[in-house]
Amino acid sequence: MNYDEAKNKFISTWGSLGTLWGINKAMAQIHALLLISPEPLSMEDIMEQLQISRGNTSMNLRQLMDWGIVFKENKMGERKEYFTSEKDVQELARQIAKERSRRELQPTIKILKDVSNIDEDGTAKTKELIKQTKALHEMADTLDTLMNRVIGQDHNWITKALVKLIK
Amino acid sequence: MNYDEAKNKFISTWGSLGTLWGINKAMAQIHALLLISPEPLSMEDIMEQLQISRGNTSMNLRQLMDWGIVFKENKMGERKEYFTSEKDVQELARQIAKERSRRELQPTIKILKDVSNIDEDGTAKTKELIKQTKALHEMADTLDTLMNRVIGQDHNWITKALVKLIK
DNA sequence: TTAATATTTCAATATTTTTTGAAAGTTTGA
DNA sequence: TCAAACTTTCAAAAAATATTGAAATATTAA
Repeated sequence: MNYDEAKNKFISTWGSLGTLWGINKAMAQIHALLLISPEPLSMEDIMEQLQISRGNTSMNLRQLMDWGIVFKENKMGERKEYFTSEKDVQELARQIAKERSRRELQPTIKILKDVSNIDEDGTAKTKELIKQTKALHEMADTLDTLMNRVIGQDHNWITKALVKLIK
Repeated sequence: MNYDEAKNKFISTWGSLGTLWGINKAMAQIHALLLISPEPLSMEDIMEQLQISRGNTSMNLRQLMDWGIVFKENKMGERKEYFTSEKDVQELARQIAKERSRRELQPTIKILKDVSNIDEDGTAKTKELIKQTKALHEMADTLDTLMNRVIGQDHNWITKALVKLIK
């Protein structure tokens, strides 16, 4: 496998994997491209390399910046904007975990809490609803804590210890 | 909030959350319904409660069974098939982690490994591609181990210790 | 202030994904 | 073996999502 093959394989794999962490194909591909690019890229560069439209590129770059994993960069004496991705994969994971917690997990936790707090009326169906949503609430809460703390900050130390412990 | 409101809220939340763990709305809603139902439900029951077609119900039940989180049950003297979900949320999480590892993480790890093994040709772009895909490979590998071991089996003990340690 | 360059927005379009429903298939009791 | 009860399949339709591209907006150098 040569460079170009490897590059394309990586970009398309990352692209289809995107849906997995909740982002669309173009967005994931732009991210992949920036992640392996030693130099910041302009919008033109990205459009050309991925064969996508200007509008698409613009919107998805914005979203990637909202996720906090892609940044604008300005080159001196140039009007054009350039973009880079977060290159440290630990930091990348941290940022993604943080955003997913905020966007998905926390709202869910809130709803589970509300639902599990309805009045117990003695019927089997109510008991079951309360029991299961309570269990899910507890689990989601644990997961949220883990995501925000373990992956959270002083990552490497804990992860390494954990992996050694378990592997 | 009364029972019906809570139930609907739970089902629709779980439904939209489905996309998050990689399954579609109907599938997630069927799962939610079964999870809080004290009794096994028939296909008719499900169709009626969720207002979805027979075909849709059939296909999605099959997929849930493929995921190993919904089971067929036969009532004596009845021809109809009934369905239940895995009720233990720990076991549910374990099963989902296992399947996601198998379906998504492991294939990705394989590709990252291949891509990161291309020949170093001394150019900056090749260096960067190798460096980043290696880092991702390592991280994906760690994540896979964690998913399969921590959530894996003797769950509660480790999780509790971990949470205590971190919280 | 203008004109050139660059970016964003968004309605229209294209693509992908999900859902339907009826026909085909399966199972079982008589 | 038949036919009733039930389930699965899959082509067509609907719905949801992503993408385009051109007009509108913004930015800057002269």
